[in-house]
Amino acid sequence: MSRGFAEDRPYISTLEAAKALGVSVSTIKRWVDVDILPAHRTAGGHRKLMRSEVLALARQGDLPREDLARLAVPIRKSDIDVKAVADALHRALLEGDVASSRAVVRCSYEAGLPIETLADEVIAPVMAKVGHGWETSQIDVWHEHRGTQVCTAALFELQTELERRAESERPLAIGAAPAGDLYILPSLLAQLVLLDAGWEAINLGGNTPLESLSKALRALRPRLVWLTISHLEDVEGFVSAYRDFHREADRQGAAVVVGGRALIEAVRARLPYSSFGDRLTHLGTFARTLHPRPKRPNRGRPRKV
Amino acid sequence: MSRGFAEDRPYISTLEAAKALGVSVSTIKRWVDVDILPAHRTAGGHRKLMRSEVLALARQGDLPREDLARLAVPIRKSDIDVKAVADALHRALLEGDVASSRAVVRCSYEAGLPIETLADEVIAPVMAKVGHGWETSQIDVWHEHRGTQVCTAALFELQTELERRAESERPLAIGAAPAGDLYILPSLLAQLVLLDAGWEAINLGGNTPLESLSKALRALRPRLVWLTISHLEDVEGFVSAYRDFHREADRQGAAVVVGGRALIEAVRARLPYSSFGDRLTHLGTFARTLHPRPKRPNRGRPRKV
DNA sequence: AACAATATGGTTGTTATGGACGTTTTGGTT
DNA sequence: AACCAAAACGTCCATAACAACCATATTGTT
Repeated sequence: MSRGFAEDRPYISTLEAAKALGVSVSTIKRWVDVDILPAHRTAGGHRKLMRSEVLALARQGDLPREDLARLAVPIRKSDIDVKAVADALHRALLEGDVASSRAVVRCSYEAGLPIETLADEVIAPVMAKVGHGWETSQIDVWHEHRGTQVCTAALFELQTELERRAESERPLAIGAAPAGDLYILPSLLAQLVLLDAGWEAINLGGNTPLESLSKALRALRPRLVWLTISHLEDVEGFVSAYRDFHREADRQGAAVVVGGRALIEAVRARLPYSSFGDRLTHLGTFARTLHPRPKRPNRGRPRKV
Repeated sequence: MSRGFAEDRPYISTLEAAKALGVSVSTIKRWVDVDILPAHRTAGGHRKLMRSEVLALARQGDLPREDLARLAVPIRKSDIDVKAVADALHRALLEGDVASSRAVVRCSYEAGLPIETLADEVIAPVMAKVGHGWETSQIDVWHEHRGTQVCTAALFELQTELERRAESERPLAIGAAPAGDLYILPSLLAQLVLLDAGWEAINLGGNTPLESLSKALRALRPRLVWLTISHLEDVEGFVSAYRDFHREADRQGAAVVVGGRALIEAVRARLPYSSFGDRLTHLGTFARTLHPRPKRPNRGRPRKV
């Protein structure tokens, strides 16, 4: 049974958007007219706003954000307690509760939690805890595997939602985890962050040789490449392959962003890159710098040019 | 673009158009009546809109497009051409066309293609072709990685759909791919088949040690365990670990189904199991034997979803 | 602190939209 | 060929979205 999920009605009216963002209908209409909010028109002239676009605006701007819960399934209150979300997800993942895990991820996103925060403050620590519990054998490997599966499913659901908003003119980013690195969540999260920042993001997944990534670079000519490194088997091999890869990226004019918990200082010092971030928040801000979204609502008199 | 798959049905109904354009059926009817949308009429007066016309208008004008993917591929059970589906998917995967790939998978399922068939006749051969193209270097590894990602996303979308229909009293099945096997699609497909057959199915994913699977067995007490084996590094180690695992499953009264392309005759001869299948159709029929679903009286026109 | 510039939010009359209704067509099954 | 339920039809109408306008709130500059 689907309870009023976004899938049922991707489009909302100006009134709904107004209520969700805590501004008047007139304002919403004006924002649409000056391209702050993208919208389609019906043949009769009614504006149709995409729900996810409104949420995206709310997430990045400092808007009143009156009642985002109206747009989505409310958690409890409109204030999101990151710690509580993490706890809820941890519990759901350990119990293998697919429905709850999905709901936690989806609801916190829809309630306005930025994907970067979701990744850095919720998913990363929770998965670390699950992994740690396995190492200290309080729980078993299969718990961790089940948790990863459930988490992956939840994130792919988000991916679907984010890709629905595809605009026409998006810059391209591609990324992966290098050969020998089998963790799939970090690169998937990076993809989600970039999609949310208005990019077209192609994730090649784990265990991708850097030589292959270079070829993809030549074929697709992206403006940004990300590399999430959670596990390094052969540091020397990686560093040498990376140098070739970075030269290629440089030649193509693509920015390179690297990150991941296996990228310790000793290794990082030997690599050239455009930006490093041990947290996806960095990737998000970097991506938004490179490709700022069109406009943001102003208040009062605009600055002089 | 999915040619040879959508072109057989050039006409759509008002409801389909309404869903695709994100407006109500009443509105579509009115638009046709005032010549905003061109349409033909059946003898009985039903409007038939040409798919391409609606698409063209939606793109050229500013009409909302709720889900153009829906327009891409509505088909009927009777005329699903498995070959055409496979071709469409192959093309979409090679091009990295996320939307089309998703649409092909979702629509063939919705049109009534059994998941087993989708797995055996569409996804397996297509992914084999993509993999083969890589080995013969007509395409590169990154093509194959991108294809796998896109395919995974499409399948997780199906998973969501299947779990939404979950009944309450379902027997439990768990499964995985063994240690060293990093292919994730086969086990995911097996999970989907079991979900479709009315089971609660937990997929532990690739690279799961059999010892861990045994522990999961003891903790969850499923009625069925599946094991998809696409790659075997250490045959001897696997066989010996498997024997322990099978003994445990036997003790718990769980049926064991094994399959996968790495399970060649020489290896299989040394393993005890409840059922073997190199195709997921076998898993499906076996699961339905173990847990027959109440047969629905099929009267009148079936729902088209 | 006063001013200018502009964003906001409420009005107006007008009209597109979408749900409800009972009826008819349709297409698959027996 | 008869049957049947899903789906489309036409009609009606309350709701809500539109454009245009104006008073007020908010903000940067003088």
